[in-house]
Amino acid sequence: MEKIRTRTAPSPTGFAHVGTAYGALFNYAFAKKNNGKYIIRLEDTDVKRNVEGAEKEILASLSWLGITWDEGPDSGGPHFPYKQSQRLEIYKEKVKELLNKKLAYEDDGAIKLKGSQDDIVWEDLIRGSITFPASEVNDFVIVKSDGYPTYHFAVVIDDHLMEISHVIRGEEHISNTPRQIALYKAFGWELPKFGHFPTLRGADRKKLSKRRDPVNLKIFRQEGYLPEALVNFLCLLGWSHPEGKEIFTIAEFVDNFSLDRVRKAGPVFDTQKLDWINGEYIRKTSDEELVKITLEHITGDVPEDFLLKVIPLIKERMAKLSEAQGLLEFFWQQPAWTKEIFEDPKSLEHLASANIALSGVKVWDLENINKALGEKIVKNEFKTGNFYMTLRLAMAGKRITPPINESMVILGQDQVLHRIHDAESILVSVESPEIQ
RNA sequence: GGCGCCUUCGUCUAGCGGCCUAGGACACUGGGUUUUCAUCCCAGGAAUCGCGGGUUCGAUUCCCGCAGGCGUCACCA
Repeated sequence: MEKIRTRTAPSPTGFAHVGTAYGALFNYAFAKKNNGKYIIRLEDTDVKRNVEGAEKEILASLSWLGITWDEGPDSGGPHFPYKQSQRLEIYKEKVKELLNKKLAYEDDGAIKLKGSQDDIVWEDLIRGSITFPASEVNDFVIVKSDGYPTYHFAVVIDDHLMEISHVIRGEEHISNTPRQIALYKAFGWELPKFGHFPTLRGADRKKLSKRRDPVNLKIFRQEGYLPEALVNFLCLLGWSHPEGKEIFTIAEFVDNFSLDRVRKAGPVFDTQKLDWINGEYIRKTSDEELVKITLEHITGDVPEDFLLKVIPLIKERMAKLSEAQGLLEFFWQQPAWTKEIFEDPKSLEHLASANIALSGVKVWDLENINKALGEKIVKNEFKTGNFYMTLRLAMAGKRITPPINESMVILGQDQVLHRIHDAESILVSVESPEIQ
């Protein structure tokens, strides 16, 4: 059986894009599933558009997602170099070949390939037979007047030389394919197999745009999406697990991958489901691991072992790691209350009896706190929910918090009593107007 | 405009001629558990399968038109 080799060929013209990751995922999975090799090649022949540092960022983002490559600009390989700007000599040599065969000619400083005489047809791996009339494949530039090859020319030469067996790319390349096939034919080279997966769409159903859509992989990291979750989500766009599973690892994706389960229609990149998936992954992550990755989303000097104590309290409350800060900051920062937040007219009573109950707790643990507070609630006939809301407000200054008794255990008796006292004095001062 | 690709609940999708009075997931709504929020557990609404013709005993599934959407028409990739 022929050797399977796939590739992703990003241009270092900016940040790492979800579309790049999406395509990388399919190529990676197809290669791995079929015992093949996955290659990354940099297409940097447009000198003006190259951006400093983009190469590094793209590679870093892909490996953050857990995608690995067998050959590439950083790791090297038998077909080195993997950067088109370093392969200029190769292209020059190949142009000569076409010039000699009289299949290409010079025109205004550039070199053009003569268009196709025949209709161009190929059997697309994902879409079936696709035909373009010969009239659509006119003469086109293969070497620019600055001496650099155009995209079409460099792609074909590199894919051939790097023995790429399956060219799997986005559907926006469908109309490029006839020209590239014409090039293969001009050289007399064997055609690779082509497969065109759908492009990701924005809410407007147009292809993802830098302006309107969240497409920078770095942003996802900053927002606190786990790479495993993002990958999982991406896998679900245009592809579905044969058993209908929604949550699975990249390894499982590879095991189950096949091109015939790839849909043709372009999916809308709607991150609502990503949030759910991310939550699922957060809940599956161990506390220790979660602490490590949450740390970079916490501002302030919060020790790791402290985070380890509170992380279980918010684990099932977070969809994104970036929410940790808001959920936890009351632990290391006394809330700035205003009287308005204590809406319950019984707030003061709640606080007074909580104060008494908690002052009397000898051994400060959850069991004793529960017991002390429970007795007070019964005795004073408080409504449990209301009572705890007042307490929650006193501790955290907000209505949405981790479980409050557990939180108080961690906060410590002194701090808890201190906050109750402060909250009380705010209420007292409010309820004692000047008339007094 | 030419050429090409695509078209199932709001979104992601299953479906490859009868099992579909179209299944699942997210989101949404209602309920239960619960000290808030979540988690978890039930229940529910939600697609006349873009439209019109065929083929067939029978079409979401096959064929042909049309419409709409998207892509592409660079010395960008």
